[in-house]
Amino acid sequence: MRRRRSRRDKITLIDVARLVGVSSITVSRALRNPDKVSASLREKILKMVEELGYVPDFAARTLASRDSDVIGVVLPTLSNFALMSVMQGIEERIHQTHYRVQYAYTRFLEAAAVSQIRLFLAQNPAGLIVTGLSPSEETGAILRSADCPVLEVLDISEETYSGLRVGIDTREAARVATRHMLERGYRRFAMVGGPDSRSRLRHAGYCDVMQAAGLYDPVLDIVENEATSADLGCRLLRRLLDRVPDIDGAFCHNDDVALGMMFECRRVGLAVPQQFGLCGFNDLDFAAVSAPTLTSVRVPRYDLGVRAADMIIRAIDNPGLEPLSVDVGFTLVERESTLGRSAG
Amino acid sequence: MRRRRSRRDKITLIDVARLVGVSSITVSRALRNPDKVSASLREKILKMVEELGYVPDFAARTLASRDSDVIGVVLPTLSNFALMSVMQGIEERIHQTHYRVQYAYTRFLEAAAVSQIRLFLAQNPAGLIVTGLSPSEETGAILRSADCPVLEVLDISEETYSGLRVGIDTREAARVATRHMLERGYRRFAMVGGPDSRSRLRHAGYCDVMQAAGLYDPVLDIVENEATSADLGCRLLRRLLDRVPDIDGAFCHNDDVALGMMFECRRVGLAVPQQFGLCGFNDLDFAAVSAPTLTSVRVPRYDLGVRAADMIIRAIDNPGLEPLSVDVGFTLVERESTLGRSAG
DNA sequence: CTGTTAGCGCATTCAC
DNA sequence: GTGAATGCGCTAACAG
Repeated sequence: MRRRRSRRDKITLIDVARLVGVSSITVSRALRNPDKVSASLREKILKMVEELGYVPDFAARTLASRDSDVIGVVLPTLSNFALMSVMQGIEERIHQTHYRVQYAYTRFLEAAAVSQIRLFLAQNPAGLIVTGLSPSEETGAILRSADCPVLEVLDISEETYSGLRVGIDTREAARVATRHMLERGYRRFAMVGGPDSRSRLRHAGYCDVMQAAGLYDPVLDIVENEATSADLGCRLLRRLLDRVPDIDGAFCHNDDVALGMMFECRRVGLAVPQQFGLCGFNDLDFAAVSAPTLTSVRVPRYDLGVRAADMIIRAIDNPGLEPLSVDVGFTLVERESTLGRSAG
Repeated sequence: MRRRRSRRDKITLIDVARLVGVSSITVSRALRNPDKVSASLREKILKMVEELGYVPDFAARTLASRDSDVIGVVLPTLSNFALMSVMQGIEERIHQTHYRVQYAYTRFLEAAAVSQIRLFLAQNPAGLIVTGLSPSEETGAILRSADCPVLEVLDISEETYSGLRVGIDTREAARVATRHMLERGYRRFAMVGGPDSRSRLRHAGYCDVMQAAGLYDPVLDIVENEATSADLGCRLLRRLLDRVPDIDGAFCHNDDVALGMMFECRRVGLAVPQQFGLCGFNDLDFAAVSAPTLTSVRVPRYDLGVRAADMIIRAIDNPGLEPLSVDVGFTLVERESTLGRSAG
């Protein structure tokens, strides 16, 4: 049941060429390599292009050049606030170039990731940006075998495929946050994470510090299989209070979970930060203005996206580039929610 | 500075064809129109495709068939939670088909919207989904002239180009929310909106009701030019209290703004809902669990996305389809934040 | 600096 | 039900 295009008089290179009185390849060059065409011709051509409203056919271009000008971005999901800012940064930077961004979603499924990456690679992308991949034999091998530069974004504390990477040391960020809570006097605080690879790293960082302090207790180490949400934070707090009566705080893998906990604390009459310390992750916009304000780990997500785009473009232009791992750093933003048990 | 592909032995239809002992067109058919190939051949071909890991070349396919299997989605921005859910719904539905989704962002710029739409149309998309467009001569004309079905998503209270539409009556939603606040006894509540077209409609709905009640006051009718955020809500509340000392509530065009106001109310010692009524929009996940819980207008965003995808696919398959406008409806979810001046 | 020739990988059209 | 010829619109490689 395929529709028939009315094939309205599509304007092609040849139309432009004919009207200017040159060959089509010259028009092509005027558009793609302007410096290879004399100024006068170039001017005439561009004017005609403008006049006719000529728009290049990407498919034809890709087919002919074996080069698609597409930078593929593989994401685990659409509904992730942290990733959205990164994507915005990527878009912003790539928007200034002749490259185009194209997305694929894996829904956190390893198998989907593999097939999406394969699909991208089969279309000869100019470059590939991947996020949220767990290190695995299969993805690693595919990525290493890619014909185009591949950049991994977000975490740099684990090796996935040993190429270009930009992000933060997630595990260390978790260590810093955990240490902070210890310093503020909390002893029995939970760590709430998810099933994804970055959460795994946050758990690892939490364990590192808690075990060293002799305070690790598996009952506090929570892996949730659902997407982060304030609602989840609510439910979790109730569950935790039930199972661990002497709990005195939580380190959440996303601020929205912490937000939910904060609200639930209020409802059950638990004072934050005096009775319950709360630390989030991502420094979402409400963290700075909540009451109390929320301690969180800030990652320069937008800049990270711009940086990522920068790196992939550079790699595309310089095929011989060395593997490179860029750490954009994080900041623990200390706010009221972890002021400590003796807070005013 | 273009890289040279190592042109690794890309597997083509011809490779598959040769190995099976048929012509390439038969392989093509086995893949695209399975019923036009005998069962036995089809089976052999598909097995070989699998074995070789053949992946079709979209560019070649598009060029040859003048049909790209791409459904273009034009969005104002990446960082909009409401749109995100809609996109998820779209992805979910289209994922089950042979179509692919491709995005373009306009950054709320009319000019960008026009050029993005032009760009899409020049690539022969199978269909186009647009959101957040203001009704304008130019976009309307382009959309009407498109060779493919075009679907407008989100609001159906205004005409933009008179084709397929699915969404809610935003203006009516604003009316319902405004009436609700009046019924609960609030008289001097602000309406906070943005510069986009849906916000404009919310303002209009608010005006409709407030003017009819003889309570409209322009000082309460606020158009903000920055993206919604909790932080904005905070600042706005302070500004409002300053300028309108007798203010008794706010209807915000997004829940995050209401959230910020809620926090700021707490800080300045204003009781919600007794002294200040608060109504949001979009029913984001925290609205149901905040303290107090937040009254909001719920729009079935995910389903809306699925529905949108459904509609565009149907329109693609049935070229002669009539213009159609589907109202998915909204719900005012009444919660604690508008319980009224005499609450609890 | 410009043109000619050829072909990217696939699907349409018409044969058989 | 299957195949042969042809061309989609553009650009690479070479020529001039």
